Amino acid sequence: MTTEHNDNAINNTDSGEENKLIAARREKLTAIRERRVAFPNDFVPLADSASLIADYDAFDKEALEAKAIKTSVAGRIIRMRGPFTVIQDGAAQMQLYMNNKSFAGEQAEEFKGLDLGDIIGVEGELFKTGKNELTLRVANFKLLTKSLRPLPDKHKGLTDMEMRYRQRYVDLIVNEDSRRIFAMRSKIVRCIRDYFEAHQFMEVETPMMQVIPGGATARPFITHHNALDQDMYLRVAPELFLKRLVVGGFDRVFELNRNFRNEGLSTRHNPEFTMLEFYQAYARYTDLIDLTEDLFRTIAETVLGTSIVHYQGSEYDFSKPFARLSVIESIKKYCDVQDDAAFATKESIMALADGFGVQYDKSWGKGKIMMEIFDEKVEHQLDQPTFITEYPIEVSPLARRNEENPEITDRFELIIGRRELANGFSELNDPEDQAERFQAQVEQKDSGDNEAMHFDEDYIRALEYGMPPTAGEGIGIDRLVMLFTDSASIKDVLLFPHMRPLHDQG
RNA sequence: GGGCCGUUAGCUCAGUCGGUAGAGCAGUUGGCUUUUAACCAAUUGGUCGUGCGUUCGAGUCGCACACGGCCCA
Repeated sequence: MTTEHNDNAINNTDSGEENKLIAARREKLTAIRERRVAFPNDFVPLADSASLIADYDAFDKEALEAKAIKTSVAGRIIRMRGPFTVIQDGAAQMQLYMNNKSFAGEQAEEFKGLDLGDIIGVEGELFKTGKNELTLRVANFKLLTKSLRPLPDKHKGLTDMEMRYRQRYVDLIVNEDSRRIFAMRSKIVRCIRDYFEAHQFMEVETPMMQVIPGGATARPFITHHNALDQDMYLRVAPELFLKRLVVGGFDRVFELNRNFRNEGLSTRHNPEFTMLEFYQAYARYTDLIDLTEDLFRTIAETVLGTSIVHYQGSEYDFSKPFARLSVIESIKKYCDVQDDAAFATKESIMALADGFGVQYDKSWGKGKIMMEIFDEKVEHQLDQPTFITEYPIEVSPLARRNEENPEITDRFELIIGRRELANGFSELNDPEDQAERFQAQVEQKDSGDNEAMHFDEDYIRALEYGMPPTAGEGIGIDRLVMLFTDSASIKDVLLFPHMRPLHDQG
């Protein structure tokens, strides 16, 4: 069942009177059906707009005339003015010259019936107009696909955000900016794959449907396998499977794929989102900090051609080292706390939270309360790229314990533009410590925290075979794409963001 | 979850104090035909998001709901 925003008359015939614009186009289609194959698939263009522009736009009118270039192209009609028709194909547009004197018989008849949105194939000769625009003088044309629905306003495009998200295909037809963002997303993803391949990482795919969801503290989606009569979870992270692979001997692996978390929607959250995770044996979290700086610089230079990134009014220079602060240092700096004693005990941290009006549960440990202060009072102040380090062990159930200070882990997060972009750490490879941490998570789950982790016995067994010292990291690809495309909402970088369904009226 | 804003023609938007619903684009008909948001003339097109209420009368006022946007949690 499909319903549409403000359907009104744009519905199908079964719900009443069809929109007259659609009805008129449908009549044209019916007339075509009576004459010939209405949706032919035998037209193969010799060229596309982008290549024609690249090859011939540099020639002046006389030079082009002398070359007498005959070619053919195909695309969607997006503008018609006088004898000029503009078609759009792939990445570019081409102007065509044709009018009702250009054709005879059936072709002339079909030419008169052309509408904006129709997809046509044409052949003819290239020339330059009086205004020096590269144009194809059409000798033959063929309507390949009749478009039944009218396109949005040819100048303003589709501006209603809801319609742009729900009917992305229309958004992509008429809004070049939208096409640009998704083309850039594709480039970024390819750049990341190239980067990791070049650094001897192997790309792998691990289960998205899991019996025990793990690897992150988040609420999972539940689904059901009928033949096995077994509930399964959509993964919240691939982490535990990727580390099993490191146990198995794949020393450098990465996965670039979807995670699913059962939480609210916002400009920063979609229930399914794309995550990069990578693991490198015999590396420490500090190596990944260096790698991350290098990766961000590489992406910027590859897809933007510069290390300078502009995002929502801020400017970041990815050629410079990023700031590094521990959690405690960041609270001291951004919340104006001088006294180290404020972080010494649970009581002193509770007093600090009270002083800032930060809500917490008294059953929480000092580390979790401290992170609550960070999340509410510090993170939204971190605009320039900053690595935050020394996360409390309590909120880092999979990270390696720091050797000097058993209360913290060898972990970092990267914050840019007040958003968490990456999270990495030296991995916990002590199976006995890991079993205790899982147990602590189970206790949190039993006391009502539905984001807490399950106990994964098989993962413990894997660690018992021995995982080499390893560092691992996750990078949120949607947020990364937002950053590089200057997009304010995650929906702007998701081709089909999740939207609440619309209901039929009456 | 809370606050604010929005929802009117296919699209983009006006709509005054509550008094018969408007424009541009698109469409249709004709003209023009090397234009650049092409132009000229004529013309079609509406369950004003949904429901209930107030009123002689609701696009407009009130309540509820749906969907979306922004901000906050």
